[in-house]
Amino acid sequence: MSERAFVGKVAQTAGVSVQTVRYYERLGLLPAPQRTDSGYRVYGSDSVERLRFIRQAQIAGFRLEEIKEIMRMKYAGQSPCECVRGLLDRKLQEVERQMNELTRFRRQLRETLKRSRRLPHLPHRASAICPILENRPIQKRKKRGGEKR
Amino acid sequence: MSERAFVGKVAQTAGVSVQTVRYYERLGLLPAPQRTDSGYRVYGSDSVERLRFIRQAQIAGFRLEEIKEIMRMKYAGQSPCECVRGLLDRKLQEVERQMNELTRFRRQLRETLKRSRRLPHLPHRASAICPILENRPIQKRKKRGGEKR
DNA sequence: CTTGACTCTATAGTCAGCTATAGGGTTTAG
DNA sequence: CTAAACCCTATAGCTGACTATAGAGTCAAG
Repeated sequence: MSERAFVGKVAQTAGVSVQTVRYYERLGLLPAPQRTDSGYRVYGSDSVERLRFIRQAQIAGFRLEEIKEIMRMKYAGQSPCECVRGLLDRKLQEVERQMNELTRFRRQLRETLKRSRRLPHLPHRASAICPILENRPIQKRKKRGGEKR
Repeated sequence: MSERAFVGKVAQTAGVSVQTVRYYERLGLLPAPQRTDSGYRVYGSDSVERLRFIRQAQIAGFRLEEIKEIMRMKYAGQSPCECVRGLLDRKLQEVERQMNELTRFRRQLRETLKRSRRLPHLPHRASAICPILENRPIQKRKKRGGEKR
């Protein structure tokens, strides 16, 4: 049906904004499409597929740069699946780690609340902001750099 | 020991940068400290505790605005624990949802790879970029707005 | 009394993934 | 033929959590 659609149509069909389509093109996620004489972008239906693919990959937690890499491999004739698998495994580990962290927090929170019901008006030390978030071993966060040291 | 430390010392002890400490102050996460005659910030050891608290809360997935709110409640004399619990529960649900999504992806990925080992050189249709990420029901992503539409 | 390490403010830049705006040109329905 | 609805580029702004830079003042040691 809709071969040779303009950007608005493609965007609407794929469920993204027009600016997003053009933005993806600038980033190299979509190939530069054909143009009419007046400069309008003309797309085939594969563009919609590509946009949907991008959205699926985003939902899976990939960043646009990673998605671009997956697509690049496709065009280099390689199967991107090995690449995807590696990225996916790392992503999953990250999210699992965050979930463990949160679950641990929640458990501590519930215990503290239970304790506070047994000993009302006692659990908040003057210095404590929130005993659930405090009283925990200190952990590192990414890299840090000082201004001059 | 180290009552009345300057910003560099406090930052180092808490494991953040000097700019970060001042940034938190601007955001209202840290109270404006005393100053020397020459304008140097002078901190007590509770500032280090606050900074550590902020980091703990960040690891748990809270944004600085939420952390500020938790602290605000503390100074309004209320227990922030109820607030924390609500935020924590929402956060946990988000992360759980993302994990389910990723786990589903991983399962599909493994099945596709297994299939591709049974039928080598067949699984990649010409149009497919990656069969693992494609062939999935379409899902929504946040809110979208067009330019004029 | 100078040197170097520290401090101050203010402003700009980074990353990611967009969204919004300005200032135009084109296409199409009535 | 005009007006709406679309398209174009270029640029700026947004959010969040910083980081970097410029230009200047302060403090302690040698």
